[in-house]
Amino acid sequence: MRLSRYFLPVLKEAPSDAQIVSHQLMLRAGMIRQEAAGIYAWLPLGLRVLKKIEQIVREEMDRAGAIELLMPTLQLADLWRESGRYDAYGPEMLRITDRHERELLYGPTNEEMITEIFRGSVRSYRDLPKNLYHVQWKFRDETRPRFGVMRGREFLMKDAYSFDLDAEGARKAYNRMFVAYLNLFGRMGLKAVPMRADTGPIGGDLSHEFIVLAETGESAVFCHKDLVEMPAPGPDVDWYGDLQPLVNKRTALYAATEEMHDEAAFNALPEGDRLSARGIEVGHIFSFGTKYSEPMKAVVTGPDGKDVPVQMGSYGVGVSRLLGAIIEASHDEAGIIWPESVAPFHVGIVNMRQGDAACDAACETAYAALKAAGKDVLYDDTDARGGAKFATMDLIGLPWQLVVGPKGIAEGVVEIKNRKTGERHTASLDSVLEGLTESKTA
RNA sequence: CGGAGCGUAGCGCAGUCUGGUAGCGCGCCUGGUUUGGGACCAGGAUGUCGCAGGUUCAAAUCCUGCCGCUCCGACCA
Repeated sequence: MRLSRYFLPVLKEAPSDAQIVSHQLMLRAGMIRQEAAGIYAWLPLGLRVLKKIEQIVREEMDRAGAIELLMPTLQLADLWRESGRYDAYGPEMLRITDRHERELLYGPTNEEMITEIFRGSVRSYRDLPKNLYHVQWKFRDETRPRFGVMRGREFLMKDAYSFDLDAEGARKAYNRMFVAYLNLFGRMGLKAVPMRADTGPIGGDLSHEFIVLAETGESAVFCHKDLVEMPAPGPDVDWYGDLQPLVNKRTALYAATEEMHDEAAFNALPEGDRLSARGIEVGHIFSFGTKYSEPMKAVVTGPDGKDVPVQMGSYGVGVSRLLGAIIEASHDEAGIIWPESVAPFHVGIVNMRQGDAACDAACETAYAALKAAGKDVLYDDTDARGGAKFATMDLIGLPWQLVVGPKGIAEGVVEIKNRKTGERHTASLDSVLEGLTESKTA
């Protein structure tokens, strides 16, 4: 993408409404624009990152055996009356009436609808297990939206729903999501710690929140410090085998959110192992048995010929919130530092002297070569000064900056800078391009 | 929803107390000089001062109502 043709409205100063660094940086980097309290338009740069995150989530869901579909944002009130949640959910649910005076709601979550879809098509235990998910916009009419996309009213969520014949199957489904979540957050460069959590209005008795530690986190959390650095299991696990040991390795160590915190158990840890911090909830998984399948009559015929309500679980990832969480975890004074896996562009080309024939030619060569190699590249072909160009590149946090200037060109070299480490090297354009096109696209 | 605060140019702000017809920095436009980490000079454009009433000769400024946004708390992916 040529910057001169792109839409990247960067700001030098942060709007005063933005309080936390991720919100400020998203506004300054031209990623989002606020339209109302807790409601944001996604500008081109922000949308690129959103889609990359969404895609990682999708790939890890698919790997763990979940199947994607797409449910609508609007739902009929009657569906929620079946589970009893239409009245129970309260004012956080945005209720709408159509021209026929039919009561609708803008979905805050989809347990009812997926249960309705499931019961309409599945009759036999032979069709189990199943895990269906979608990535869709949700609306929760928060009393107090804040911190930009971290607590918006409209937000993008991945929600998966598992269906099993019995408790043992449900536990396996839960474990698959547990491991998938470790992997998916790991791929985004996040250290997300699973913690015992309250189940809230979703219900059920088994639940973990995945928490990214950050000073600006909304919840107080307590855990064993070893959990923070524990690496993700990776993709090569036996998804339909026994994942319990992998899960146990994490759940054996103390980790709880404020609501589930057990001061005595925490204090039993050696003092050096205790970590008391603040965290951002980026995922939440639940196993809730027959809470929905029973009242909504989602039953399958078991091997014994008798109908039983299916065992269910639900698994959410706050996709739009992850942008904020990643920035909170990865930035410096100059701006965002994107992990390569979610960066909006892999490399930015900085033409120090737009209009200089040699510089322009070298940049065009680099631009074409990188695009041909399948790299997302942002070419700053504007006539802004070098300093301003560097500031923009640093702000939007691209992993690599390829600097082409007249001094270097005269000596036959260009500069390549790593945003994260700040390291700069000069080398011939060819060898720099070779390095960039070979480098891993995590 | 309880408490607090803020709405003036694209962004950051001053002006409001003490009423006199709107300003600063950045950004933007034009021309020129520049050019290796947010340049300089000269010129220029941009506002229903959140909205609606009221008081007054006169309202960004005072009064009333409404709307929007933010922060603390309670609640939540």
